[in-house]
Amino acid sequence: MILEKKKAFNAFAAAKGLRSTRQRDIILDFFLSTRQHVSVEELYLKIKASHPGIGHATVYRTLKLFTEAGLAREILLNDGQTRYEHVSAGEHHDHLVCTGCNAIIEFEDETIEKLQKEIALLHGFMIKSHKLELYGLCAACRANQ
Amino acid sequence: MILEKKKAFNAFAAAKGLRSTRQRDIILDFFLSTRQHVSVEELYLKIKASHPGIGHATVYRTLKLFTEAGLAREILLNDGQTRYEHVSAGEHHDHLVCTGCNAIIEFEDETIEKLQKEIALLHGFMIKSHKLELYGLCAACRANQ
DNA sequence: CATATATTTGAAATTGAAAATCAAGAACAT
DNA sequence: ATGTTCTTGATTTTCAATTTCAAATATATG
Repeated sequence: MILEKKKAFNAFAAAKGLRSTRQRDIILDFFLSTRQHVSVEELYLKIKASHPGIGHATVYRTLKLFTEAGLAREILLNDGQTRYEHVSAGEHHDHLVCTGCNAIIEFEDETIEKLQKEIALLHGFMIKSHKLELYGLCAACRANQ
Repeated sequence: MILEKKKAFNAFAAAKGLRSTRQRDIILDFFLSTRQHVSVEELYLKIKASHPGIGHATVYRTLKLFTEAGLAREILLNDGQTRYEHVSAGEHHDHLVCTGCNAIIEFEDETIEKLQKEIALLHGFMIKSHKLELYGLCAACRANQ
């Protein structure tokens, strides 16, 4: 699966006439082996530990490339940090965000998606993307308070 | 209705031991007479035209106060600008955002709200707030492209 | 293989929104 | 009126993200 994604990115890069660089390979490896929802800073620090040479800007740039390539998706929560999550074959999911421990839980709901489409239709909108986030306390954090 | 909101803010200010200032009155007037979804900068510029003395920081601070007072709600869309919308008696609504002309259309959907609660329950979450935004092109912008 | 050219990188500077700082000014209780 | 405390606004700071640009690197070509 990781190999497939690497191939996908290489295909994208080739199609766009991008060069194959050591940095992009490294960043892709780290991104693919990381859990969902890494922030740029998080990923940058993780990479830096073993590859001190890699710069901030390159990580930012490269994550944008992954997004363009369809490997990653930008997640903007309410804390001003951009996160990136893995994209698997067009599926979309939404997020429960715990304001206590910052955990992010994914969910999908077909019915909600359908209702969204109806709402858009009603207003003559053509939806390109959407964002649904439920903020609150997860079970563990509720227990602790 | 505007009068009610002014009273509500005065009550809030009194309860919090805040002082009544010319600036807060002016900002409240402008906020109340403005359309939904003003960004801080927008409101600041509008006020500045007739009240050049009022500072950036005061507008930021005061809008946060309105939010605390329950008169306003912060809206964070994907463009990095904080907007404030009017709150009317606890009702909540979500947004269709046109990426063509930046129009923001409000909608409400009981069924979606209900489904959200079910999802939260399923995950043991206690929801404090939520955010649903549908990004796309409005009817007019679709026609123009 | 060498070389030319075009892309990519990374350090540093810049941007832009928001928050913090702090002296001067204003509100309020007395 | 006066002293205390809060508020303001110019400025600085912060922080994430982007831009800049010279140096480094990848690739095509001879």
